[in-house]
Amino acid sequence: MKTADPELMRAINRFHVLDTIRRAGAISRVEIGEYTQLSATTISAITGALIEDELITPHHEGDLRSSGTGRGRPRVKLTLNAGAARVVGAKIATNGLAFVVSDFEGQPLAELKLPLRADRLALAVLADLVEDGVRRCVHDAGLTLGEINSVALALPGVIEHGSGRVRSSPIFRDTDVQLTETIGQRLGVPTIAESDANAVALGEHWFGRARDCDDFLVVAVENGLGLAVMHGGQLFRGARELSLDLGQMMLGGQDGSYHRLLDLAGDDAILCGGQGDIRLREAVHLGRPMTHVRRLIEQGNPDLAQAVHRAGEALGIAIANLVGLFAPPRVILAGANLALGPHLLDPLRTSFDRSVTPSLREISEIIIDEAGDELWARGAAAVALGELYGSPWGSTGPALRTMTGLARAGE
Amino acid sequence: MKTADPELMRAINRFHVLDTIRRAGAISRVEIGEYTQLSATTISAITGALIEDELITPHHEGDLRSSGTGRGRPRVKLTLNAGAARVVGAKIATNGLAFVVSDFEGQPLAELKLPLRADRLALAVLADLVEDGVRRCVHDAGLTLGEINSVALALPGVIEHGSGRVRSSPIFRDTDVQLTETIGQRLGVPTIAESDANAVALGEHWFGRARDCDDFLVVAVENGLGLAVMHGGQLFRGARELSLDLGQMMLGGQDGSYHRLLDLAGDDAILCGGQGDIRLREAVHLGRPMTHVRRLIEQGNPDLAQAVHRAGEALGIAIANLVGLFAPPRVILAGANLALGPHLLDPLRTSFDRSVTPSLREISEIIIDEAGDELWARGAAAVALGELYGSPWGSTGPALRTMTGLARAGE
DNA sequence: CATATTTGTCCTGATTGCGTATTAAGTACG
DNA sequence: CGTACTTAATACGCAATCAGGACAAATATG
Repeated sequence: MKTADPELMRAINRFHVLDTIRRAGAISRVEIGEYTQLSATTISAITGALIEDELITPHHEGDLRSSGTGRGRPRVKLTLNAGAARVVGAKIATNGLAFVVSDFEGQPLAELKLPLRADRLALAVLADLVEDGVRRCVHDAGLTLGEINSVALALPGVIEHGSGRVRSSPIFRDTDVQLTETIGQRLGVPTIAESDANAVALGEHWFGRARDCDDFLVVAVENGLGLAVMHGGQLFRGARELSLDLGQMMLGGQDGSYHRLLDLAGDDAILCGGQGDIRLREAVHLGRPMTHVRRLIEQGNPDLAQAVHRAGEALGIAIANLVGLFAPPRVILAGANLALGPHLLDPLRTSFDRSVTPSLREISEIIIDEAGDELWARGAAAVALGELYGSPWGSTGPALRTMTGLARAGE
Repeated sequence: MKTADPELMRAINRFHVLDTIRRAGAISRVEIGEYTQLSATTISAITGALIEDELITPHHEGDLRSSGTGRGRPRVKLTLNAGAARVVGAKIATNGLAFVVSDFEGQPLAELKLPLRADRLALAVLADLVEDGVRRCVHDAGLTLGEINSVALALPGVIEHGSGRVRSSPIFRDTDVQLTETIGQRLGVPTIAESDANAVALGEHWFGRARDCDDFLVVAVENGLGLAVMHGGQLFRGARELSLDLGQMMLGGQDGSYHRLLDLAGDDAILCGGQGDIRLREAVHLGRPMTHVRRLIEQGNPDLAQAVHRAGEALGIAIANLVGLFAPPRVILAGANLALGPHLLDPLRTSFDRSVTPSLREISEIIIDEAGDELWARGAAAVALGELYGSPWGSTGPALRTMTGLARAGE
């Protein structure tokens, strides 16, 4: 149980103010007050401290002469100081790695994609790859590792956010991998881990299709089936800070036939229908199997068509189940497997409509987001920034100290 | 977004202290400090205020001469002042109503059961029944309605806790029923609504099988299939303060056969196997159908046996799905349908074991709790008390004011 | 140029929490 | 039986928070 003290109170309000500025881009103190319901004097104190720490910057320039009403003292807009910190977000997937170096606002400074097959690796191998990618991407941004405040890794599977342990993941051959410790040591930069679904959820919330929405679900459909629950603007994490996993959901009827969702809608389930095709195996190796599957389907491959159809149906049911559980206003589908297009989505929608409780069908809108790996990596970067912002709920306590330390260093 | 001010801080700490005292029964200030990590002086201030408000009572009697070490000034135990408030908890189910009048500690002062068939009623009819039951139970406790601080109603279905609206429920013929408004008006007492699953979850947490556990799931198996998620000691409520519902979960395989869990494991699904039996219909009418179903099965009724077997299997899968999603350390099964005994539970366990992810099988323990309606009603009372305790997270803001008002009145 | 108007800051007051010193209330021992 | 010791609870001082009101700043308008 969390106990409240003045420090926590300040952390909460400071976070709210910072988050409001981030969302708005450029905003005056009074407007912050309108959003946060904090008193003008409190805003002034907090923004003063933030300016002092060089996390935000005032713009009293005559940028906006025509400030609407025009009467009175013009409002001084505040913006995040983009240079206050730099983080790296990395998306680790079986079909490749994606990196983003991003500034304090979350804007990308450099991006890097390494398409390669990262399947069931040993920890050391992946650590090498990730280390190399991070270093290269940081270099591309014209920075050095010493200027990076934090690194966040997003990968599929069951991730323990607090400790940085990877319980299980299609990425690793082993279970219970101490990921952040290993990579953090190599880089010499604080490193955190997060499930890819949670990362993309934060990405959608900061930059994507959920900027206006604090309650939504994200279903990540690619190597493994991830789930993220955003609830009141915060990621819902399981009992032990565990990320949620959808792949283990069982769909199966009375006749003794049970099937895990992963076995119906996972990559393997889809691909096994086209094992004979050599070029498909090539495409798998190149990390873009689903676009090729789509082509094969459109060329009339019945096995693949059926497998994808089944996958779509199963996903539709699973999503309907989630909607029945959480009644979220929005459900966002993301992931490489959306490249299957209508072959996956049409049966998905059909079975969703058939499965969902009628009263919830209108409440929850389903959004397909074919955003690429960049958004995921940016989401990972947002995870890192969120900790840096001093999120009072983020279980990792030291983040705040990290930031103040950072601010001190800036003085 | 919630903004932090000193008032909230105090509310949080006050709640923690109060809750710690409730859990411990009798506890000294230092021990409270050990549990809550609050400083001794803060504890003293808060307990001072609580004593002032007559919510707790110090016991400097020589009750415990033999206080172990014995050295030094003896600790003064603090206990809840049982008479500080009285609430009514009501469980509304299709097979009957159950009421509890409880004191500030949650101990029952009077109980009342009204076994009757409350199926698809009109609001006015149910309101009459509930009003009557509350009045009678309050009378049995030697109290008058004016001495009741709050009433909490627990019923199956999808309940909007904040507004007290019942979105849908097997109790009501209509949807979107304004329950608390109606009953609150009749009684002239603040009234809140909660899903039965949430109520029994709180009951388990306060009095039952989860007193030592802040993260667990409750699956309520009786008229409708309810779900409660306790997370970090708080009930997880859906996007719009909606309660979770399990009955809509779809289980269905590839062959185009889809079945809602409710259609496999709900009351109707089980009972339709024995429609021919007159005495069963009688038992249904009497509100105890499942004990009779069990008897019929043990007398060799194959239809019912198969229906119950199917229900158990389906529930096992559903619970495995939940475990896969939330990875809770504990899952508690509760509800009248547990009276089916091994006929339901054996297939349930079998299919759970088969369906759950192997790595989670040892992490989550499943507990069968055959506690009766009393626990549910007491859980509802606990819901009311929780609001009265000034739960800072309880979305219903006025509760705290209610309590201070109450305390003032006591002066 | 003076006035009106709005913004942002400074000052005071109330409340909170924590840390240290002090009082209170017992036991242990000579 | 009285003194020393030990622990519990409280009183006081300090720092930090937020809220409300007065005041300074900066611009538009007459």
